[in-house]
Amino acid sequence: MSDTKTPKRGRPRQFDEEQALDAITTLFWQKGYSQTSVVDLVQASGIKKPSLYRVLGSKEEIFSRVLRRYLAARMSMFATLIDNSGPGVDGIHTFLSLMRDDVLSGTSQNGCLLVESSAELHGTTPGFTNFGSVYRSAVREQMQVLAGKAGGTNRQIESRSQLLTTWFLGLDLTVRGGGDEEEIDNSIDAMHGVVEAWGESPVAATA
Amino acid sequence: MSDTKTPKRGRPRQFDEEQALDAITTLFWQKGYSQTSVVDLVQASGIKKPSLYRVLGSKEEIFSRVLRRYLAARMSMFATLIDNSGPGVDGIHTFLSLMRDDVLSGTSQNGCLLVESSAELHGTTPGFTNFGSVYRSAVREQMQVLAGKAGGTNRQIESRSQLLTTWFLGLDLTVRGGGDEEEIDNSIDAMHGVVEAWGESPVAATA
DNA sequence: TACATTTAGAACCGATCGGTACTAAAGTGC
DNA sequence: GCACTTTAGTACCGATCGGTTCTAAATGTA
Repeated sequence: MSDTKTPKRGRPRQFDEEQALDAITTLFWQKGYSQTSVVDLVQASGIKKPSLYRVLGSKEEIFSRVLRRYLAARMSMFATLIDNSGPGVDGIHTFLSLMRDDVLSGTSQNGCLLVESSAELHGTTPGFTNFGSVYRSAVREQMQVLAGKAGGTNRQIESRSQLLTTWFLGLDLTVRGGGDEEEIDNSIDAMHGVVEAWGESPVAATA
Repeated sequence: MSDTKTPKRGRPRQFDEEQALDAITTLFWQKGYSQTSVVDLVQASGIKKPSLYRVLGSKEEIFSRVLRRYLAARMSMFATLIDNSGPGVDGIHTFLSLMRDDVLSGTSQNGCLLVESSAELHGTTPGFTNFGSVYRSAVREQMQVLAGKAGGTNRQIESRSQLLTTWFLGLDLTVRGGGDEEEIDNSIDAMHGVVEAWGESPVAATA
């Protein structure tokens, strides 16, 4: 957990740690935690079992690390999408379009790893229990920024970001569950419809 | 798969099949498919392993049966809720309230079994791959009835029911992922806010 | 060259996995 | 009573599970 850096003496490591974690992430992403065996990890990463345990820890520790890494990467991607989508209600529509491309692209084909893990493992393995709520909080934070683009009162922004959050989780579940392009487009179009109304009557309500 | 009924001769069965399936359902619901072992099923159902296999089939067959049973029960519950919620936009609000009670009640504490299974198993075990889309279709069908209460054009109803569907899946994922009462209330309140707008301007649009 | 250090890799561990044979028990029909 | 049928339950199967031990190889330092 601490000696993951290159040492000064001894036989040099023959694998790249981050690269191995990428391969392992992909595997967990496809098969889930329970259905992925340590032997699978060995084959995917190219690291033999004892080295895997020494450098990356147990299966549970590896998965925990993978989830944290994944969360950071996903949120960064999310933030970039929001940044690139421009201001105003139009910006929200643009975001939805950008997100559609991402969801339909190869990398997100398996849906969200955290959604899968949250659904699969909540309440079973101590230590994995909180990842779901951590992920939802992170998404909600981003959605607050997004919803803020449409203006409105704080209460409106709060309510809209919550709607976006729950909706987004449902979309991710749809993707994970094998939803086809039409189904995904319908979901996103439905949200486009809701967002349109956010542009109307930008009057500041007091109550 | 065919001889599940009481025979005329032989030693009488000492367990109730439906009752056993109920216990098994609860178990899969809590722990998911992969994390539930056949030994767990034996303990929960009280049926010894050979009888379990003879009467209910393999773990995979049992789970498949459990999912079908669960789907039917859940959709029936859903329909009842919609029936009991009355007409109009008010009916949709009422439905959301009824659903809130159900989601926060003990029986739904683990979220939706089909959501969990869909997230956990899609793409891994052949035979479980389609349950996700079957569930989403079933939910959408119900949501069309629900959205219909607000009137509007066919396109509006279609879009609104799709929104309700995706949102509902997200809510279910939130519940499964350990969302607390506040988080769930926020999600439902956000949808209340959207539904309010469905009551305004009941003008039939032509395009 | 000798040595300390770190890694690679084959072999191995007990436990548990899903699934079965086999035998005893408990009924019905004759 | 006896034959037949169906179930219950013990014991067992090979395979795989996550995790470790132990030795050889490869480096820097002295």
